[in-house]
Amino acid sequence: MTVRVRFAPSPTGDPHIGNVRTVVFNWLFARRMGGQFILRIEDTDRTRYKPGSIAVIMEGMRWLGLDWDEGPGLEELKRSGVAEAEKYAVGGPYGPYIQSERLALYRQVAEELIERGWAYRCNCTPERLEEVRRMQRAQKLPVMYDRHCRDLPPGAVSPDEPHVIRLRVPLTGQTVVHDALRGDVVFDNASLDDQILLKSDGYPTYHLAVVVDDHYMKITHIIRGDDWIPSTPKRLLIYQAMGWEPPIYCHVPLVTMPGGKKLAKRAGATSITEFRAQGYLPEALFNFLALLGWAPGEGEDREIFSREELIERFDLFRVNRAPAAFSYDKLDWMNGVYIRSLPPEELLERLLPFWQRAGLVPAPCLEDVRAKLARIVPLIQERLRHLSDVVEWTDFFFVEIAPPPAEVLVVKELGRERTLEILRRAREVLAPLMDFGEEAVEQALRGLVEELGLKNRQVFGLIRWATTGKDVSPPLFGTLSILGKEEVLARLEAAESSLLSSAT
RNA sequence: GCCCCCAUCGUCUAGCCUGGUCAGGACACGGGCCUUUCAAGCCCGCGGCACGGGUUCAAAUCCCGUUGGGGGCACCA
Repeated sequence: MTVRVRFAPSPTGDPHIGNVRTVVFNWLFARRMGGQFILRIEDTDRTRYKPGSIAVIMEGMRWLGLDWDEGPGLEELKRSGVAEAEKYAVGGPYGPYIQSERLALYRQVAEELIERGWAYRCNCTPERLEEVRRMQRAQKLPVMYDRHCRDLPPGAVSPDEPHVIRLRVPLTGQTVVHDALRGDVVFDNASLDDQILLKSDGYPTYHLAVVVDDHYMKITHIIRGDDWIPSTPKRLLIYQAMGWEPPIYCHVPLVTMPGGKKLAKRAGATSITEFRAQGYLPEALFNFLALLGWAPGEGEDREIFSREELIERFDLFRVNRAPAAFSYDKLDWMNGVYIRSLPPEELLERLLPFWQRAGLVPAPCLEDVRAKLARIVPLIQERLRHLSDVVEWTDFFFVEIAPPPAEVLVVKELGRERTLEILRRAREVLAPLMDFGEEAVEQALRGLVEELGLKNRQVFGLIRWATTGKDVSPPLFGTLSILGKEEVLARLEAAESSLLSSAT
């Protein structure tokens, strides 16, 4: 039997990172088992539909390296108004893969359920339902449909009037969810609601559409967040009613915010798009997500794994049953590890969009600028935790800096006069250099330190402030060499003037 | 309110199924080395089996309860 799993997002926005972690598990399981990973769009809620989000979801998955074997084809994507549909169209033998393209199928199954006695029409108004719920809450009773229309004589609700179709849940007995991770979870049917299957607008609800699609798309394993456990028995009843074989369920734990609270739009990135914009590498995020709630197990204390190594090792049934808190600290560390492991020329390519977006480097990047960037990259590579950090590490290479104020320039234990002397001597020592390479600059400045009988920190710290406008910078000699003699001398002189003018 | 899930350092986890190795690793944190700043790297340290009962010669590991955390109860997914 070929494993077939799916990711079925609703196009209501950018999927948050907890969902993405579940997608990673699905994808890894499919790849490990040599099966298929299917993308299906669940757009049955017309009120929450956000145009454009289908493309956002697909772009995010592509970026993370989560390729799908079957998914929406060109025509259906175009009908849904997806820009650049050609880029994302995949298609497959069980389409269409967008639910709004499959409405006839759901209606047909809903009608069949009525014929089989497993569903009924209901014309209760939303107002009446709200009133029922209000009463139930007031009496501290379970909140569910009071089954007003369940036992009406056949034909009491005409197929032609506005109505919904509800599942006729057995009043007695139990429904057991066999979960691959948690074992059997038993539900009393009496506690199950007569779920709406088909809405009055003719669209199916999630509960019906998902069962119908999973069945016809021959999905074998449902891997999803454990917030779905309580709704699973209702689906099982539909499978039972239709005489279909249910898939294997595997409910994986949710991902929470660092505080243990539900993932919400708070501090830090929560969606793929945001992680990408903040300078995380897809391979680092993928590695991190795979290890959030799962670990290779005994005898393995590595944490950095390539995509292939993760596929080789992934074991769905070892996934932790407890929820996992997302740790930006650990992700940042891992991102740094990946950044450091990149060949410098590769890192340059990935950094380019960040430099360009900050306006430090022109978009059509000329060769001489590229050469400069190639010299800068090795200096900052091991200092970056996010690609976006490159902006504050290197902006002074590309833009004029304001001469630092006297408060930061003056070397405290030496005083203003000595500080001025150091700046002047530094220029005198650097000016005659024909070769302004890193070694030459280093030799000259170390000589200066010795000549003045000062500490490295005192001289180099001052020059750093004067030439970069910061107290933290890339290594000084390489930095000065890249800035170039002319610029360095100019900035040293500007610092001197700043000091002189501020004194009086 | 009703239903469901979960429980090892602050966080992610190994160990649990097949009871018996000082409960192992990583991130973070503290200290040190290196050092022109910041990083990176190396070394050291801090820190955990939620609690209470059983079962057993022996319990993180098996059973029950308590507490705590999370989730679900829509013409949303």
